[in-house]
Amino acid sequence: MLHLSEQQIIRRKKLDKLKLLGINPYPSEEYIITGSILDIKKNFLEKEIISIAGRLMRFRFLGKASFGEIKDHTDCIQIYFSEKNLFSEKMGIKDTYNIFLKKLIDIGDIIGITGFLFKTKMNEITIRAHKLTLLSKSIRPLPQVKVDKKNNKIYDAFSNTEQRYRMRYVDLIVNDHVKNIFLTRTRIIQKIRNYLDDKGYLEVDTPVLQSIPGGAIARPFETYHNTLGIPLYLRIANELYLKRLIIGGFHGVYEFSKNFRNEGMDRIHNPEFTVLELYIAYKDYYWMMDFTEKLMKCIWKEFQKEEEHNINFKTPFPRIPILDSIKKYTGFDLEKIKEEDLRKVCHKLNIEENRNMSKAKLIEHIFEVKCEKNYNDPTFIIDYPIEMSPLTKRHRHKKDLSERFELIINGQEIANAYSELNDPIDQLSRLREQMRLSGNNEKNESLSIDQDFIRALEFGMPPTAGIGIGIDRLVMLLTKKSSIQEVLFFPQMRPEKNGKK
RNA sequence: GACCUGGUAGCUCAGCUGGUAGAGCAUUACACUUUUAAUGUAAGGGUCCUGGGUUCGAAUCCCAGUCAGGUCACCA
Repeated sequence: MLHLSEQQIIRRKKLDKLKLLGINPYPSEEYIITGSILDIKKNFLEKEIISIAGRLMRFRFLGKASFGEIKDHTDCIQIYFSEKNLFSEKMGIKDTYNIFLKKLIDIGDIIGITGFLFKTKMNEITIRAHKLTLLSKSIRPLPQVKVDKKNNKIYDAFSNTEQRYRMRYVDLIVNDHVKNIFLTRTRIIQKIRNYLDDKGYLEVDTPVLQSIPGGAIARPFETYHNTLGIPLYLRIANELYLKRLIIGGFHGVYEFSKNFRNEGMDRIHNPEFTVLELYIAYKDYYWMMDFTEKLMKCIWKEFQKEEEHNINFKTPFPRIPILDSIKKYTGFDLEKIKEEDLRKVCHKLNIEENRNMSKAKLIEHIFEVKCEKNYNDPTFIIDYPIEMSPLTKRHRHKKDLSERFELIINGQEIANAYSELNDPIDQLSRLREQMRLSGNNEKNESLSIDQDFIRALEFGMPPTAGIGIGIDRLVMLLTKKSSIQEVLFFPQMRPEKNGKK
């Protein structure tokens, strides 16, 4: 049943031999280090005695001496072992080198090294090891990635996407560039958080389990609460809860919200994804555009120093009404168009349409297919048709439009924002209209319309501007990755079949 | 959901029109005291994704399934 490869069997045997020699392959004691490898390399001091711990990544034997490379969370350093100088707790000089190190330690093992620093003939900072401690035995062989340091060329990279995603831990051990993506991801989020905190906005937590999944239109994941005896849904958005907090008197709230949508998966959709939602009282969508510009510029400066992108972050970002954009790229003026004529336009543009798609939906579809890809530099697309924005205020001057913008960068939607609708009566009728469009009958109203949210609005919500920024997409943009899976530690995968590997 | 491409040793990959399964790294053994994609010699290692079919004979051809990637569709 348990099929082991030759290499796995050999490593398990080594485990037994270690135990026979009185060496615990998984010791409990704290292992004291004197610093991280990166610090040690930065502050190199000839002959300084240091102690480090990490994973053995490579090994080169040369008879009575040999070289290994150890990697910790910061960097990799070369270790020089020689027969004459190496000892371990359970073994003397010679045996430590010839038996412990040579026969029982493998690439992938986590070890501790004590020794002093020097530079080799090749001028590489190296630890001359005196003491070797096994901290954790690895019984599965690590993929051997070879790096030619002269030109930084990688050979035999661990590159199978499926294996990389399924065994992300291996991916992280072996592929430094992968680790860097996630370090960048965290730094981007920290940067945004600091930026918002500095402005005095409050980070909050709102429910992930909701009895009415509101704030967006999407198929939710369904679950069930045993004690309450009711269905619950994983949130598809947190918007309605953040607005309740604005009603409650906070002037600015935000949340890095993990949202869940039970829909298709592809290179830009994962069932769970992260959106930064931010709501600020007494502002409108014009203010939010200015704010977004500054925030994005600040992040861009921090994370794109190399200027490798061909994206120009010159402010102010252009602000283009969606209908103007469509006019520019298709030649059709849709401002006062009737639904029938709009369908004809779709045919002329070779765009699929069906009866289930509303007028607003068709307009949006045309934009996505014909226009979106043309905006490489950051651009605000503004003033969307009112029907497709049920939570947005009607435009103060343009009757059938709403005060909404999307930020497009590199042909992709990065953010979606609007002047929040705060008229409770209008809100209820818009949600009903939305419900009708999506084919639900009125009997289901109590199941699909969040009446408590309407009640909250009835108490009065200040005029508010809100924005959602797709964090995964933003990280993709800043790390130049074309799939969302590359910026998520553990992207959703189909389960592996009966114990393959 | 549709179509295209792929799944062979721990990893990266060859394997032609069907004829005993290959390489490099890794592993094991030996040699080697400043190497760095270390080197040299030798050895071991395979459910060729799964299940059917065609055939004297299938990693290879056909069908179905499965997993991944890509393109499209769906998705505020």
